[in-house]
Amino acid sequence: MRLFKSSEYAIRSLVYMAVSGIEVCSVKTLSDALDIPYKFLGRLMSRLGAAGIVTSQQGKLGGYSITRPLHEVHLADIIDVVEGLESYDRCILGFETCDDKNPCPLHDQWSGHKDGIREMIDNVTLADLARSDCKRI
Amino acid sequence: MRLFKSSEYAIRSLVYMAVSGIEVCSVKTLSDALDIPYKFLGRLMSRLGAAGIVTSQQGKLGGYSITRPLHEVHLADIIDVVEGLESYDRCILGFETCDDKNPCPLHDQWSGHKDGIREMIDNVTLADLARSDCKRI
DNA sequence: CTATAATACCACCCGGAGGTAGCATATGCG
DNA sequence: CGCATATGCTACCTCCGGGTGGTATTATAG
Repeated sequence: MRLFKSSEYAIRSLVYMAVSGIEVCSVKTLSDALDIPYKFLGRLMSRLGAAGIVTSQQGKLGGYSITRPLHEVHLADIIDVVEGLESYDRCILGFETCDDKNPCPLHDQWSGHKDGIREMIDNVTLADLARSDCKRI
Repeated sequence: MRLFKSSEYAIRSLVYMAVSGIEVCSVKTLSDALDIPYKFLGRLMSRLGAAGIVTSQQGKLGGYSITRPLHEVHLADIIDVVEGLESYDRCILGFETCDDKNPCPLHDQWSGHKDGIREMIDNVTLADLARSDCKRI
């Protein structure tokens, strides 16, 4: 019932970039502002870059920028890159095949929650998170 | 968004004991029926015994029995013993303090799902799972 | 007594998540 | 140019969940 720490880091970093208004944001800036290990975040941002979520710019004054408009970056996009989406479609008891026709004992109780969460990460975008009035990231 | 494999094993084992009607069930029987590693399951059942979920009986014809009536054994009881309940109350972005008054950017979207899941594991009992018409465990 | 079962150790292996260190490479700017 | 700052990459480390193997003890039914 939890995100990988890497997914937390990725989401928080992107929200920070969205909210702060910094166009080109260095890993150092993110690391200091959000208290995330510098080297670890460097690798993570690099992966987000390879996936096209962010664009990198090397050299002095370099850093990362969010590639697409904020309302086009869904939580599921980020989570997919960082940890994959397998666990969000998985049977809670681990059965390979588990659906309405051939359910596990917990299927009826669980599928509603699973679908709700899946819908959440599919629909919520960085724009939504940036709009939220909360100031902690 | 997933149980530890140990929790899956524990729930499936207890559901099997409840459904099969076997009063005293050996680890060997469970291991064979549910395809769970024998040694691993032995350690797990021992922990469930120490926590009072099941009662053990040594010697030939020995094994484990579910201590309390089925409708008094909640999923949360089992999960608590096996993996702990920390992750079920945790902020999804990892903040120590995150509530309605001091939310993280995802709090509003997440808390509903979190509460729903917590309510599920608090309310669903072995009796509910045993009653489900599904035959796969 | 013997076979079976739980109980209690132990040592070990594997893979993945999280994290650290060093070095190479790119680039803006004095 | 030359330096500082930045990304990019490889290797390595620790911790933990999951899993295997062994050995010995205790309890009990037949």
